[in-house]
Order: sequence, then C-alpha cells, then structure tokens
Amino acid sequence: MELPKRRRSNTRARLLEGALEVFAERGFHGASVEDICDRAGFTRGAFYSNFGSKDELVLALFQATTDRLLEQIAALLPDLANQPVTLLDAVLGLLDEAAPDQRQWHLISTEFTLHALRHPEAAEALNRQRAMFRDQLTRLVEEITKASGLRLSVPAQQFVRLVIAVHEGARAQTLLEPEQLPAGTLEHTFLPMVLAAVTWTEGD
Amino acid sequence: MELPKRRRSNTRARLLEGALEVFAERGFHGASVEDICDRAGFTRGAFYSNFGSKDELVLALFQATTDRLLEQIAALLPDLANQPVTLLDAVLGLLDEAAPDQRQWHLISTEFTLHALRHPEAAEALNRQRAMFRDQLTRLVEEITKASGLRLSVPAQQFVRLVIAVHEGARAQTLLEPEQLPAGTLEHTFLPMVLAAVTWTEGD
DNA sequence: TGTATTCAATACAGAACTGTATCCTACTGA
DNA sequence: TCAGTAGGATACAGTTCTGTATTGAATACA
Repeated sequence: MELPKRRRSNTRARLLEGALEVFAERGFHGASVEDICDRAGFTRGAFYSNFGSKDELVLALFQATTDRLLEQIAALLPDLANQPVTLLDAVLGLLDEAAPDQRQWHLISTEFTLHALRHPEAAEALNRQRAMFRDQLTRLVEEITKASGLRLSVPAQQFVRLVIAVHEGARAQTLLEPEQLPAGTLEHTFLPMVLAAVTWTEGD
Repeated sequence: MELPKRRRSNTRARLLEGALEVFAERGFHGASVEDICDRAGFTRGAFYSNFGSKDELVLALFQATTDRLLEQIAALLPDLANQPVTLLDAVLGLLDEAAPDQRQWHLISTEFTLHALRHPEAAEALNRQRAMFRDQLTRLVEEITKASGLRLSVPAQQFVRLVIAVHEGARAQTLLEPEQLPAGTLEHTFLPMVLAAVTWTEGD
C-alpha cells in the first residue's frame, strides 16, 4: 500500500522557518500571519492552505523544533559518550551544540515556556519534550559515570535538572549582559564543585 | 516651592494593577488596552488620559514593579542580616519573599526579559534594575559572611549570580511540573554544596 | 455662588488582522 | 495533449484594536 504521491513542496517548511525568525523577533502575539508570510516570501493564501490558524502553526513549529533538537542530540550523543571528555564538558557541550543559535533558541524556548504556563495542553507537550531531553542527558551522565567507575550520591536525573537550571538561568543573564557575564562562566565556575561534591569513586 | 496640588486619583495605579494581571495572563502583546481597562474597571478614555500608549504603560509598569521589589527587599534586609539564619536561607528566603506570587512574578519578569532582549533601551533599564537587585543580595552575603567570620573563594557577586540563575532556572521547571519538582528542591539540594566549596573559615 | 480645570466616558475614524471565497497557474497522469 | 487537481495568489468581508475628538460630571478655587 503506497502513500498517495504528493506534489513536492517546501512551502510549509519555509513558512515554519519564517515563523521561527519572526517569533524570535517579535514573539508569538507580536507576529501577525502576514509578517510570517512576508518573511517566507508567500502570501496569506499560502499560509491558510497549509495551516488552519496561527495556533496550529505554533503547534507544528514546536513539534518541528523539538524533532530537530532531539535529532541533533541523538547525533551528538555517541561521540560524546566515547570521546575522552569529562562528564561536564560532555553535558555542557551537548547543551550548547544542540542549539547552535543560543539567542534565537532562548527566545523561542522561553516563548514556548510562557505559552505553556498559560495553556495546560501546551504544557503537556512541552513537558513531554523536556522530559525526553532530560532523559537523553541523564543517560549520557549515567554512561559516562559508569564508564569511568564513578558513582553519584544524588539521582542523575536530579543532577541533570540542576545543570539545565543553571544553564538556562545563566543564559538569560549572559544574553542580557554579554560583557559582564561571558557565556559559560557560571556553569564552568560552579558546576565542577557540585560534581565533585556528589561524586565518589567506586569501591570507596 | 510647593508642587501644584493635584486631584487625588488612583486610576493610574489601578490601571497598572490591572495591566500586571492581564499581562501575566496573556502576555504583553496578547493584552489589548481594552482588556487592561476592563480589568481595572475603566474605559479606554481613562487609559489614554493617563498613558500615551501601551508602550508607555509597559515602561511605567516596569518602573512601578521594580520600585516595589526594591522596597520590599530593603524592608526584609535588616531582619535577615541580623537573625540567626544561615547564609543560604537568608538569600533564598529573600528571593522568595520579595516576590510573594511566584507564578505571576515569573510570568511578568520573563516577559520583561524577553522584551528587553528585543529592545536595547528596555534592556538597559532592566539591567540597571537587576544590578541593583544583585547588589542588595551581594551586600547581604558579604555582611553575613563577615559576621560569621567566613571567607569566599569567589567574588560574592559571582556567587549571587549563580544563586539567581539556579533560582530562576529551577522556578521555570517547578512551574511547569510542580509535582515532579517541588519549589526549592534544586536550590536546597545543591547550593549548600557550592557554598561549602567556596567557603572557608577565617584564619585558615 | 460661579468659573475654571481635571479627568473619565462616549463616539468616531482609521488601521491592522483574520479567515474565507474565488481565481489562476503549474503540474499530474491517462 | 488534455482534463483534473493541488496549492498559491487575489479579493473581500467582518472583527478587533488603536488613538483622537468631544462631552459631561465632579472638584478646586475665587
């Protein structure tokens, strides 16, 4: 059973790209459907033959963004787990490389988060995504600790939550004051201390 | 020289209150001037005799919110510095008590932050406010450490930045998943480790 | 008491945005 | 080559929002 062959079209994808940019610039509510279409080089007609409404686009955009993020993580994981990098470098490197454009990613994901805090059904979707994300990181942490014969005195999941919290909190500060707080400063200054405190060598 | 006596009116203040609520519910762009007026119990006429535009209101709201926050901190500081609480309890307690409604405060301050990331002039104002806020916390940290004969191996300012980052990052996670991550978990689990690592007793 | 002033309500004009209905073009496959 | 169709463009109607002009009521002050 074959799927019906559909005409090749990247309109949808280009609209999503445009939306990503415009949302980052003006926020969800600040971006009109027309803004998005202009950016993508289409008219609103194209929009409405691909999406039912802006809300539907937001959902699709979120899904697409999530998929890409998880893909990128999946691609990065094997390297990180095998290369001789420290646990923290692996985790922090992943956080950075998975989202190349820190600024845009921060704007978009923060928008998503605000949206989710106001709309329970969006929160569910976001939480699922974030849970998958954390799970990936948690697995990475577990693999690396196991490989190097280390043990953690707290659940790896909890440690990952901390790393994410520090990373996101620090990122906001860095984006606001790039001069005063270069990217990664807080993470690299303080997380090693935490790691040292929760880690001990097997057989102790 | 006396200021000209003006008729007593709290319309402006009530509009600001309404705006705070509506912004928290729908975000800046999502809230129309009419929404705000409805919430405050006025018509748009009242709005436009008090503010020139929504942007002007946003600025005023930010200023008012900032003033109140700094006032509240100033009121809390003396108690905290003198009472026999630990350094971390003092700092974390301040962060919590200064903003009673965590959810609303998070929504509003995150909105402000997004706005600032898109508008340099707003970023300046926000950065000034955050700098004052950090300075207050830094002073608190310095007073407490000095009083208890402790020293820090990192600048107090840097430590404060970390606490804020963890607090804000953790708050986002907690608001999204209150069950999975009760408020304060990450802070109270990990920050003591950091503090232990950067602290030593005078005369060592 | 009467006049001036302040400020919120009302009424209105114009702009922006959304969503739909229709048209047009280019590709598809027989 | 020629219907059929997918899908983007165009045109339009309705709604919502903003900002201004005017009105009216309450207050301050002479």
